[in-house]
Amino acid sequence: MIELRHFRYFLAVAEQLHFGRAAEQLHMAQPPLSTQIRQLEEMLGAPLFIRSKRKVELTEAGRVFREEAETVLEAVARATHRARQASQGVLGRLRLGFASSAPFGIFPTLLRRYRQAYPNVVLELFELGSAEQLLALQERRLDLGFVRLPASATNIRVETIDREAIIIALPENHPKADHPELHLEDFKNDPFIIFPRHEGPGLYDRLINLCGQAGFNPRIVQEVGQMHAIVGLVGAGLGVSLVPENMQTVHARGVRYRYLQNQPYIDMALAYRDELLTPLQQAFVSISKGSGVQENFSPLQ
Amino acid sequence: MIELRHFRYFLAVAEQLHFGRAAEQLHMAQPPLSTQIRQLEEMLGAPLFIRSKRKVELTEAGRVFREEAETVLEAVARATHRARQASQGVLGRLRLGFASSAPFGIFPTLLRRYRQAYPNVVLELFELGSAEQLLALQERRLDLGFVRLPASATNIRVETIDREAIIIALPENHPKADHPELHLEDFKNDPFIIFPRHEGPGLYDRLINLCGQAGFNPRIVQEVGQMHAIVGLVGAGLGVSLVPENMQTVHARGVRYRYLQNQPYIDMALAYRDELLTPLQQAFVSISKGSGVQENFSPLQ
DNA sequence: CTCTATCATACGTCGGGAGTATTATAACAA
DNA sequence: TTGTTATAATACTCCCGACGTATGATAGAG
Repeated sequence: MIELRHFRYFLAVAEQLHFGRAAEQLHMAQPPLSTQIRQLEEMLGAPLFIRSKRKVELTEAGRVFREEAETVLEAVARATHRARQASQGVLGRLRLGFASSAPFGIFPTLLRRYRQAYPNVVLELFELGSAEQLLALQERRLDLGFVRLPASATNIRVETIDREAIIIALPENHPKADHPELHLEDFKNDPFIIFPRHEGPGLYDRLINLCGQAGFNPRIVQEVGQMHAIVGLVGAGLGVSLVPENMQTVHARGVRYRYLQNQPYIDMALAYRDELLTPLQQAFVSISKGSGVQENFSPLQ
Repeated sequence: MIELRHFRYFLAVAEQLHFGRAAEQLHMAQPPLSTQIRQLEEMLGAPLFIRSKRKVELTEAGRVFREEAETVLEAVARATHRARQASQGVLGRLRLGFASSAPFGIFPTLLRRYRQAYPNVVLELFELGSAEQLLALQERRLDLGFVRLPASATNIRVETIDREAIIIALPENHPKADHPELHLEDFKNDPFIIFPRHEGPGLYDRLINLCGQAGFNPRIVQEVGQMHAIVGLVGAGLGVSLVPENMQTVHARGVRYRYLQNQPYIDMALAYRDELLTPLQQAFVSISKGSGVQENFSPLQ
C-alpha cells in the first residue's frame, strides 16, 4: 500500500537526483531509501528514475509524479493545519439561533466583533422563538441561542448577557411627554401598539406582564410586525408603545422616548447545552461576555 | 509521522461513525483502528471524534479534517493515475525539433495525428537546422528531431519517414511549361529563385547538388526566405525554382508545377538517441511509421 | 588498469502495527 | 435496581517490514 513515506522519499530523491544525499537529507541510510523507491515504482507500475550507476534522472512519469506528489504533501499539510485551526475555534461552522427582538440589542454588535476575530468561521443564523431554540439546542441542531428570559430546559445553560431597559415611546404632543417622572400606570388608559405575540413571545409576555404588575391590562389597538412600523405609528399619534431602549436609535418623526421610573427591563441570554463547550462555542461565549460588552449595558436597576 | 493509513482509517470511521464497522470495512480488528485514530489525533493535536462509549461523532475539527482528508486521498489517486499514464506515453512533454522545410511536408499531418491520439502530451516545437537538432538530441534538450538527410551523429539513430519528390515551379508562360518530358538540365540557363541557405541547409545543399549532377551551377537571382514568396516570384516571371512536391498545394497565380524525369527527391527523417526510447518517443515514432503514413508518400523512383 | 563514486543486494535487528482476549461503561430491558 | 448488550479502550503478544550495516557490482575518471 502506498504511504506518505513514499512520497516524501521520492521527492527527496527527485530533488537531489542522488540516493546518498537524499538519504542523508531524510536522516536515514541509503539502502532502505533505494528499497522504498523501488517499492513505490513497483506499486505504481511505472519507473520513476533512470539509474545509470553513475547518475540518476527522472523519467517522464517521474516528472509528472513529482508535481502530483508535491500537491499531495501540500494537501496533507493543509489538512493538519486546518484541523488544528478548527480545534482552536478559528475555523468551522457555528449555528446561532436568535429571538426576533435580538437584532435591536447587543446581538449585531457581538456578531460583528466575532466575525472580526474569527473570519473563517461560517455563521449560520436562524430566527427562532426562545422555546424553539432550546429544543434545537437539545437536539444539537443549534450551537448557541440568543433567548429572552425567562427560559429554561434540561441540559441547557442560560446565561444573561444583556439587560435592556424597557422604555416608553409616545407621541411628542402626548400630555405626559414632558412630565418629569413617568410611571407605567400613567398610561393605563392609553391605546397601546405592539407586535404580534408569535413574533416574539418572550418580549411580548414580558411587556404584558409589566402592565399587569402596574395594575392594568393594556388596551391594544394595533398589532404591527415591524418594530420600525410601531414607532412610526406612535409618531402618527395612534398610541404609545413599550420598546427596548435600543430602539431609541430609530429616530422617527414625532416620537419621544422616555425612561420610566423603577426601570422595567428585559434580559437577553445566551443559551447552550450544559456540557463541554466546543472551541467554537467557547470562543463565541467569551466574546459575548468579555472585551467590554458589559460596558455597553444599559444602567441596571 | 502521519501516514496515508491514518487518512484511510479516519475516513472509514468518519463515514461509519462506528469503530467496529469501520474496522470491518478496512478488513482489520477494532483495537488497532482505535489506536491509530488516537495516534492521529495526538499528532494533529486536535480531537477528531467525540466517543461517548455508546456513539461516535465528529468534532468540528473532525468535520474540517474529513473534507481535507478526502482531497488528500484524491490527490494520491490522481498522482498514481497520472504517473501510470505518463509511463504509457499518454501524458507528458515531448520536445520536437524540425527543419524549416518540414512544415510543408508530412510533419503537420503527423503532428495532427499524434495530438489526436495523445491529447495530454504537451508538444514543445523547436525550429532548428539538422545539425543543431542532432546536437540537441545528444545533449537531451530534444526528444525527437525531423531532419533532412544526409545527417548522422554518434548515438543518434536516423530513420527515413518520408521521401518527397523535388519538382520544378515555373512561370506558366515559360517555353518549357507544356513540354511533355522535363529534365533538370533543361533549365541550366534559367534564373533560379531559392531561399537563403541558413534557413534550411539540408534542402539547399540537396538542390545545388542536384543541379551539379545535372551538369550546371544554377544562376541564383533571388534569395527569398518564405516559400510562399518564392512561388509568388516564380508566378511573376522572375525565374524558376525547385521545391518539394508538397508545395503544389500552394496555388499561386501564373505558376506551373512540373515533375522532372528521373525524379529527384529529398528525404525527411526522424532522429533520436540510439537508446531505449521513452514511451512518449515510442508512441510518436510508431505513429510516424505506422497507420497509413507510408501510403501518403510520393511515388518513389 | 586502478581508484572512486554510487546504486543494488544480502541479511540481521527491532519498532510498531495488527491480532486476541479482556475490561469498562453506557444504554436499555425486565 | 439488576442483568444484558453494545461498543470503545486496554493489555499483551506476535510478526511483518522498514531500517541499518556490510558488501557487491559497475561505470566513469585519471
